[in-house]
Amino acid sequence: MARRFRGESTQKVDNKGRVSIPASFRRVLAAGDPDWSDGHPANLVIVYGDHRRAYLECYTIEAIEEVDDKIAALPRGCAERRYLEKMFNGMSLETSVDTTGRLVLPKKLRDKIGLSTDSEAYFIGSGDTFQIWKSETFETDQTSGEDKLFEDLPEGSDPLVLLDHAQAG
Amino acid sequence: MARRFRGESTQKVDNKGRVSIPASFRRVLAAGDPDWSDGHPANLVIVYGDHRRAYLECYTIEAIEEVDDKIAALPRGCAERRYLEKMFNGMSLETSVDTTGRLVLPKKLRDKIGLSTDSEAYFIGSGDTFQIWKSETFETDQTSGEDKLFEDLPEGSDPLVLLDHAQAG
DNA sequence: AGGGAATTCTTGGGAATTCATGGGATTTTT
DNA sequence: AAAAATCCCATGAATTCCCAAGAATTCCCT
Repeated sequence: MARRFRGESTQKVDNKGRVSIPASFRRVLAAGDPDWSDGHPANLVIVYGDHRRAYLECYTIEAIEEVDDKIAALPRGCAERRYLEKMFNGMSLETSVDTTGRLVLPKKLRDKIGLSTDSEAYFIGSGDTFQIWKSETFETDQTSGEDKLFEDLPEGSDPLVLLDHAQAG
Repeated sequence: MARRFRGESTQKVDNKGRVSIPASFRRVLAAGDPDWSDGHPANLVIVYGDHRRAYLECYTIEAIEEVDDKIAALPRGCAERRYLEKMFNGMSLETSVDTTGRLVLPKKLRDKIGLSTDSEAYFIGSGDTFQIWKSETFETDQTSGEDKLFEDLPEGSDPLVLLDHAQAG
């Protein structure tokens, strides 16, 4: 049924670093994990990247494998490949949903995006990945991120016009 | 489950040259060792290379065999083969994980990458191999290595854009 | 359409296990 | 013998597992 992450929500982070994954996201994770079988936890990969990234990006196994395959297709040792390997292999973490539907965020990751214990995590779906932000950070970034690119569109424009501007790859 | 090395961490090197291998890496090593059986230590190969390499590269048995086979397929005696044999056969070391999950780095290897006793070793996963750096060296390289190439990307760019810029080969 | 019952979600806490690290004693190397 | 490497045991810290309960949602029957 659910094949794409859709929607947003906020969840509490407890003092062990656990966060409930929105239920609808859990189904997408399960559907995107080739090894998943009913009743068992789904696997996923969290890419946290370098200091320039203020959120965690969560990939289904299928999605990350697509990225891995593309990286593996680059010439071994070239600069792009090394950089991408560092980003997507090194600065990432494979983990799984626990039996109650939560994700455990290690302290290192929480610190990286400024998620303190007992704060709020903001989840937003984005196709075959979803992002986890610290609530406040997301609100601030709203005014400075990619949205800025489109503020200049005529008042009332539909974002769909962009579909034909950008080139498919 | 885990078939690729993913993530990074720092571990202490004690005064005997022992370093804990991150637990998740141990499982990948075990999975990639055809001779491995439960409860026993996994084997691996550490490639340290010549002076131009500031880190140790660790291969699963399966991964190094793939490299070995490719080398063996080259014409006997050609320059490439001789060089690769020197790098991957000569300047390498087969060893195994000890019973407490540690790797014992011989003094020669520690010296080579500047890992003094009681310093910190930095581990980073990279697909079917992982690297061991001296912490400080890695940090320094961060600002001068391949990362520098990408600092000029527009603010907020996703490294993924590189996937389509670079040419597959 | 209404209302109660049943399920699913989110959140919490303690127990059990695994992990990282240290040290002593014995063996091997040079 | 000195230095280095190996083996064995020990322990605090961190992580995972297991059980629990209130809140929210969905289901179902009238």
